Amino acid sequence: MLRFTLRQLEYLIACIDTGSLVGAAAQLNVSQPTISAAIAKLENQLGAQLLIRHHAQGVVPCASAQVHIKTARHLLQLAAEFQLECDSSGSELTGVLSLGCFAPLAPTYLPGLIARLNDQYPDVELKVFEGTQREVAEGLRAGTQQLGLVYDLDLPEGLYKHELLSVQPQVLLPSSHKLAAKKQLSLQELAAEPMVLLDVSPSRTYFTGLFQSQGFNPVIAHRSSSLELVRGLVGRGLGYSILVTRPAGDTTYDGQKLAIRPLRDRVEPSRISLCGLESSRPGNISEAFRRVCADYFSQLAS
Amino acid sequence: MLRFTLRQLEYLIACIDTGSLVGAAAQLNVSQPTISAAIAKLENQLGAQLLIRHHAQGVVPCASAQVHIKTARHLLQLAAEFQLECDSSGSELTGVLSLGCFAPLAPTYLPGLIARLNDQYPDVELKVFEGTQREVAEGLRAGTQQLGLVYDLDLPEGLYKHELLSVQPQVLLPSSHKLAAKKQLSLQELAAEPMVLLDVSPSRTYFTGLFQSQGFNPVIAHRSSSLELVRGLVGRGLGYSILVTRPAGDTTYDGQKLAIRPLRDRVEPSRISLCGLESSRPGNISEAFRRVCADYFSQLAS
DNA sequence: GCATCTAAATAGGGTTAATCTATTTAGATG
DNA sequence: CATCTAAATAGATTAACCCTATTTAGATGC
Repeated sequence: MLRFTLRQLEYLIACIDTGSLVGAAAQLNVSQPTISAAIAKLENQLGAQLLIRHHAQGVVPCASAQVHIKTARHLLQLAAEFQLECDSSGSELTGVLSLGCFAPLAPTYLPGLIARLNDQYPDVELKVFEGTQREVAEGLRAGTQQLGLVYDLDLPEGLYKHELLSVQPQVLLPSSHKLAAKKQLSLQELAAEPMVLLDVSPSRTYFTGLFQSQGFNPVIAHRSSSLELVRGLVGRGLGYSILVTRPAGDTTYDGQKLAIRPLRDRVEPSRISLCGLESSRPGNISEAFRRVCADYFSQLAS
Repeated sequence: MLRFTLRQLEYLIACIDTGSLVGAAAQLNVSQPTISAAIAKLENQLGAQLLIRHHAQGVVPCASAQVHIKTARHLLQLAAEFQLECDSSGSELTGVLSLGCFAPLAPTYLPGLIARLNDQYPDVELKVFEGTQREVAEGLRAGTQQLGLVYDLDLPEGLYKHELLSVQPQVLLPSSHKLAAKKQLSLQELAAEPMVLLDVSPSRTYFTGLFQSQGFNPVIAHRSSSLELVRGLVGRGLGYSILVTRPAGDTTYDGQKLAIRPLRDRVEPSRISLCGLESSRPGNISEAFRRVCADYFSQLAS
């Protein structure tokens, strides 16, 4: 149990610096008896004399207290720094932002976002954690991350969301596929074909849900949790796929050409959102990052 | 103006360490609403959210507060150290003792005192300041020193004194002096002889006062503020002197033999005292040093 | 799905502590 | 010796702190 307060130390140091209780009182905008009582109490609580009172000529620190006074100064300085740190994190845009990101979104969007952030807010350090939607949501709840960049799908309660981009799913075909000749493709045309499913939550249920909402059931020929593997399998003619993430370039890692076609059906788009805890008021850094995201994605959409 | 208290930080850290307000309350022996209110107030005062509340599963620190929490821990640790420092300086005998010493007393008495102190209280560091009686007294008032080793002569008001040793003045003669043959000497015999005066305050007035109290006036042939120079001048036959400090050995720095004789007259002895400020309650270290002094000087007297 | 459990928030009241103004004490100074 | 300066004290007011009792709300088990 601590037997002193920072306020008391402030008073003490002011007394020593000004050389009198009156001076300290003036400096700190309190009355002289306030100082007198506070110092007396501090001396009692610590069980040591701190000041020598010279009636008409102020006070001086007593020899045995010199070492305590030194530590008290350190303590007050650290306290001031703590205060400053809290203040500046409220006003200036300096500090660390921890961002959780649904892993498949990261390679496509984060490089551009980070570049923008560094440009506009060079003093903000971004710490990125990549994981599943579930992991991101848990990170938010655990306080590990302040914001999450996710699809607005299967998110738990208690999160606020800022929609950033609405993406229509697209069909991937090997360029040699018979349907590749068409400009648009319908779910009906695809339903009987072998499909390569991106098998990660929540994408899995989203893609299969597209068919089910139209009364079809896709034929899953292959599953993979890796976007690049899915593209590779499609490139090698093992089936078509439906994806929302579209990397620049239509070539797979092993050099095959892909044909990418829009869906004819009007389906529910995937929504990329920035989310955070409802119970956690976003700070200035979070707000800054939200603006950067909004700018960046609105530019992507146009 | 600091907008937080150490108590609040204690509560905060306890919440984080125990993971719940209830746990913190139990740990710190206060009620749960006390913690709740204190944290809420702290968050308001600092303008930042610190904890994420999960209704039935306690709290976690929020990401943006991680850095603040780190500093808060430092602050609390330093505060605990400060407290410990104050506590131990009250009980254990560890620390620094600043001693003012009337310079002529130093070479005779301090070596033995310091050796004893080191022996009995090895963790007490002694800082010695040598100066005039006046300087020592001012050092006490200024808080530079805690104790003073002085003659109880011409001391200002406001000091308490512990008498350590009562010393009779002694007559110094060149060994070849005509009076050196006598076992004792009276002031009357000396009054007409040339005198070498140790000319430092308060010794000066003490020595001349010895004669004046008997109705004589000494013939001052030489003056010096240095004890060794006085002894040297006497050794070379330039006069007698009266001193209270008697170094071991009756040879001057330049090799002359001195004769040292007691005074026949009953005069006021010089009293060596340990003094301190009346307004300043002596600490444990001061008390320890006083005991060491009492032991040492009582041994000298016997 | 409903009851139970856990933990945080809120309400209301009582006690302590901090601060104020006014006055007194006491050493320093001319 | 009167005056000045600064600390200490007295007494009253206010704010802060902490308590018990209760409510809210999410999590968990049957």
